[in-house]
Amino acid sequence: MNSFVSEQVAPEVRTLAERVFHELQDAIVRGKLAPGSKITEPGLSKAYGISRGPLREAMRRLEAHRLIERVPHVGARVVKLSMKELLELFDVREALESMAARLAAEHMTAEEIAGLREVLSVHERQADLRKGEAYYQREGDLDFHYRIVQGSHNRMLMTMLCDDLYYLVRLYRTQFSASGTRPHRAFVEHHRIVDAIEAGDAELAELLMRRHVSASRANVADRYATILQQQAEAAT
Amino acid sequence: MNSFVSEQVAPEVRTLAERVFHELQDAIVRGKLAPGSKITEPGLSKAYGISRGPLREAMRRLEAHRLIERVPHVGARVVKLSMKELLELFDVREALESMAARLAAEHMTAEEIAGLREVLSVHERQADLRKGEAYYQREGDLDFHYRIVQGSHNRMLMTMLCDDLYYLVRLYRTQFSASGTRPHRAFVEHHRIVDAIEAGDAELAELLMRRHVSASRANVADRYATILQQQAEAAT
DNA sequence: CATCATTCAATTGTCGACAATTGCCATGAA
DNA sequence: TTCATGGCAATTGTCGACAATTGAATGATG
Repeated sequence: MNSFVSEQVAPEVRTLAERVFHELQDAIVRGKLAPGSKITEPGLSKAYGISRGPLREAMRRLEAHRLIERVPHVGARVVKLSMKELLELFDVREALESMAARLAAEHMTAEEIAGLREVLSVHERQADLRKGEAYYQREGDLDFHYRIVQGSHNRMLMTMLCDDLYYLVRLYRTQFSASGTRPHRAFVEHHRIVDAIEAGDAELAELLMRRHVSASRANVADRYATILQQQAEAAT
Repeated sequence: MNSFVSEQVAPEVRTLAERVFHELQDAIVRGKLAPGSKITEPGLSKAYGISRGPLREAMRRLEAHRLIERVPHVGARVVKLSMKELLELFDVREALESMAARLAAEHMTAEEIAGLREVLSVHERQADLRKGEAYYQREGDLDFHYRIVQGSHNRMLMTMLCDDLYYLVRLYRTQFSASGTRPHRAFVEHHRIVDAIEAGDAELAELLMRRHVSASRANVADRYATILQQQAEAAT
């Protein structure tokens, strides 16, 4: 009933190009299409039972969303995020989401705040059940961020974050099989952010969101560094 | 030789769809295609002498860049920025460009900083000649911002700002025939930002850029309020 | 054996035609 | 006059076929 995933499925599916765009988007984000694998137009048009016309338009949209990379006269590949690009993504998120939190503190309605609190309590119950392990590592976290962005009441921010960047975030989580492991910390941070928004403290909300994303970024960078080190040790 | 406009023209013009995309992008940004005017596929395909296939792909890209708005089975229109959307755009720019300034202070090379200073001195001479009137109201300003974004060395930021948002900024300037009139202030602000970048003071560069964009936003909002008031007076 | 030119199959780019949907306009009824 | 209804022209969506380009396999040559 909530979960922005189900909400997102709904939009315009009136045309073949739209439909196959959403299907491909989902397939890529879920890892059904391997990162870096080549995409051929005849192949996909057969697989989805449509002609190449609509398919090419869908691919153009995927390209605009940075989910595939195309080279003229050569072909298209599913995007493969490098760690460098992933950290770039975090920098962009830090900038945009902190702004979103600030605007949310200024513009969010009482109902929206109540919904946000509801999301948190659902997560809290899940966290209790699973001993704080499952939280933060999937849609639930994005759901929280998603609602704050919606609360900014800034359409441009909303499309940038929810329609573009969040799909990249999900793609990263499948590609790096990211079992993000800083559950409790993130949970507390989420609560503080909501408190600041509810208090209408724009500056604080912005600062906290900024720290939150930044800490998430540092966490990823650290885990990556650890992995690199382990690989180096294993090689010797 | 500099001016990011001329640099931008160069890219891939290997395919018809690419070419007509850039031509349409330019036509829209320069106001050759009236804001809000309807775009018909048969019309454009005849005007540019190509078939509807490549044209539709170009339009898909324009849609992704928010330069046109499409409705399935109905048609496409050149985007018409409302004041609300313009202010949204400024909020997004404030978030992204302040981040860019911060990263630029950390990553910009000596050559890049020298180039940035060169841009400023060129502007300074122009400002001297024209008594500080012509500065800030066109490409020169964007050129400055453009270089800082490049200096962030963050590809995602670069594409978001330079490939997407800056075209919207230019579109706004033609649509509102914006003869931005805060030349000297902006000029001083630019200098301070460069100083902070050169000093490697990331936090200061970020703060100054943030204020700079915010002031620009306030300036636009004020002028708009004035216009509204004048219209109200004229109506009575 | 390595290197380079040539050929060729496969994929992408482009086109024109057909089908489906929309918005408009005329017609008619309340 | 106003509103509903039906048909019509125009535009968009979709398709299959043809042309152009690419990358690789093949074979020739030093």
